[in-house]
Amino acid sequence: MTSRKQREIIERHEQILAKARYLFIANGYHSVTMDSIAIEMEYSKGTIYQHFNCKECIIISLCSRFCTLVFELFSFIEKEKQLNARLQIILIFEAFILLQELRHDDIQLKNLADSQPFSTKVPDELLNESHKIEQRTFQLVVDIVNKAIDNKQLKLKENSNAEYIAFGGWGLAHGIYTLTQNGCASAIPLPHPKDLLRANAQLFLNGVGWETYSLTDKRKQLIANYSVRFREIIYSYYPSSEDEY
Amino acid sequence: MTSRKQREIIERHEQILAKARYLFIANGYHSVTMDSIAIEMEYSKGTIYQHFNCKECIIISLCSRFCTLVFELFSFIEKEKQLNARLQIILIFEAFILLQELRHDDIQLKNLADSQPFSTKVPDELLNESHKIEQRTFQLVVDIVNKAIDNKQLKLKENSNAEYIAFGGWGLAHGIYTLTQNGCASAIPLPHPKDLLRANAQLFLNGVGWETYSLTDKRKQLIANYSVRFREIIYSYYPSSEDEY
DNA sequence: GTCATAATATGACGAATAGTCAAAAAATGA
DNA sequence: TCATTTTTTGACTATTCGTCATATTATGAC
Repeated sequence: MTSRKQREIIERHEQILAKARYLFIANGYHSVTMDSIAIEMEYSKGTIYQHFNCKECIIISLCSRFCTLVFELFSFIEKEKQLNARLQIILIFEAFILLQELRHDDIQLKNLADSQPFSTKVPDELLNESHKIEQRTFQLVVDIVNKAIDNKQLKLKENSNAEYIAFGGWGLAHGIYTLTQNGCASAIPLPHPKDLLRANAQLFLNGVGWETYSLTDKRKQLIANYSVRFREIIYSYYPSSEDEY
Repeated sequence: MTSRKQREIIERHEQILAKARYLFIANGYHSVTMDSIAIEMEYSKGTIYQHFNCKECIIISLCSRFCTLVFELFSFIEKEKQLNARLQIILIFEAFILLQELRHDDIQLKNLADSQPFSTKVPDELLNESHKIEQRTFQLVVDIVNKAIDNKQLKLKENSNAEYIAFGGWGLAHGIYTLTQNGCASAIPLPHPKDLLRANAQLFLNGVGWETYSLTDKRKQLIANYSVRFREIIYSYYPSSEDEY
């Protein structure tokens, strides 16, 4: 099925992604040229182009990877069926906060990839790849919300449903993160983004009609334990070559 | 004070911005070259560079302008002191929704400008210009929230204050908008972004402890009247040259 | 009106870099 | 061993940003 040749090609594909990611993060998107990636790979530019049709395609592929990491984290949480649904949502926010802390640069790449000049240049099938993963990730959250609705733990308000709530939470997390990255927010004296997000997430969940879930010391400890696990998943995710920085 | 010469220069500065905006919106950022802007202006490239040090600088200047429009809209709302504070916040969300509808392309430019490759290339003083405007805009919202707190209309929950709430609302609006623009969201069956935002905004405001404000028909009419005014402000904002498209 | 000087505009040019492709090198297996 | 296929290479083209010496225009003193 997979010959030595094929395996070599796949492996090189991974290597290009890993080295390119390293370069993008270390030097910024515009400073990285296809030549510099080729030099770093010790292959010629033509060979790089056999793997990726364009520079943007590399970024998009990196984003697919990142989206998969997010999916795996959220999926891990969703599978812990014994947990209170609200706690699961809190854990999702915590995983998101951890990603901001540990994979800040990958989120930046993702945001860059979502900007207009990118989507126009990359083949649709490559774009769809990460969209599909994100869709599945979204569905996971919707499933948790639905579980809470079934449990009567979440009493829907007017003009609301599981998708609305899942999307609102996603938007809240995404928006707060993005804004705190922008220069304008840095000029406003604000607490740490993670405190902003934690506080607003709780208020939001209360607002949508979700039964409150007081954070006792025991529960805080539980969250901390899960965070350790999340951290492991995140660290295990990218190939070791990226430890260079 | 301002000689004919100076006025001519300022006027041309505006013209460049207007024509560049038109080109960026019509053709997308990457398809617009400095040469094409020069041709559109019927001036040479060198003259364009006397006004703007780089291509990115033009975008950033356009964003400053857009931020000023947002400030003026919000400022208009904040000055309507006789209004219920929660209604003011609702109007701010409505103004934001209207901007999404009418000035979608400018928001896209703003998001592009906030991406990493831009901020690194543009002189700090130019960046600070729009940041200062955004800061003032944020402050307007904080002021409205504080008014509600003073009125006892908003009872703060634990781990919350006016800045947290203002930032949460901003993040919610920004995040929901951005996500619905991304391809992934387009693959998820979702209601119109404005319905998503309206619903989540109300839930969020309830969540932060803000006294509910039921939308009677009379109040809905009031909001609609204000929206007409917002529309006028938005339309009046950009020079007539942009009517070309 | 003329002319020296200052201000402004021009577009050819250099530099950087994405992406191509014909030719070279390597691998394959008859 | 060598003809054929596959893979790699890097010189080359095309594009475009940004510069700057030169050309053009405006000014205002005489």
